[in-house]
Amino acid sequence: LLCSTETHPDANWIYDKVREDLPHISLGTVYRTLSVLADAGLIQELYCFNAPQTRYDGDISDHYHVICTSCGAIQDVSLDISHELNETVSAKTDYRIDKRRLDFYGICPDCK
Amino acid sequence: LLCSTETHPDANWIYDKVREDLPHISLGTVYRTLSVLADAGLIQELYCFNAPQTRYDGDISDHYHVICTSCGAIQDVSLDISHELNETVSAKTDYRIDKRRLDFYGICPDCK
DNA sequence: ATAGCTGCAAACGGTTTGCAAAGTG
DNA sequence: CACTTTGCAAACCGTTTGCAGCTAT
Repeated sequence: LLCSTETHPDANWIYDKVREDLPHISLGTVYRTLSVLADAGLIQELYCFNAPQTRYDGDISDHYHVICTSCGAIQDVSLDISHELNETVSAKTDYRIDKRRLDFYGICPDCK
Repeated sequence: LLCSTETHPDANWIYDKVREDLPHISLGTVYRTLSVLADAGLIQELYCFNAPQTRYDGDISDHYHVICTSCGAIQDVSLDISHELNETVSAKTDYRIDKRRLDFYGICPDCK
């Protein structure tokens, strides 16, 4: 379901959709399953500034997000940013860098 | 207090520190004050992957963060990343971009 | 006097969890 | 028959809020 949607939905949206096929599934099971998938690296959890809910992304390829601070829409952007940036940061801070995250916040075309 | 610390603390840490001077202040007031400061653009709220609490940063200059996924430490990194990136994203997505956020996740020297 | 702040405690809401029942092989 | 998964509802916990009293002007 997650891989076939581009809206980066939250747990409740997923719960509603899944119930169309599995009417008796519980929200707890949805959270447990999402957590298993995320631990396995098959999906991504996205936390955003402007909303308390976790959003989920079935696309685990290297890409970034543009988030509308008005309606909460999240859209993918692919940008060519050197992986060397991680090494630069690692050299500057002495941290071992495992991943990075780059988000852009603004107003989407519809909300403009 | 926030401007004089580099640890990017959460609300409870701030609450404890402030109570050393103002023993009767409530946690609600701390949250309300942080919210006012953030709305005024004088401090920054930081949400992280690995912990549920909001962290706060008194440094509002353009800089990025390295976050230890083991102990939760947050450290500043300054990197020279072109502001034009925002325009590139804006052109690609048709969003109006107001701000961006870049975080690096990894393991800090102490936890290594 | 009047407007805004504050402490307090209760409410809120997204997420997690304990447990008994159901499923699996 | 042991092991895992599930639904359900309650618990959790960081944060917000309603309200009565306090503060400041």
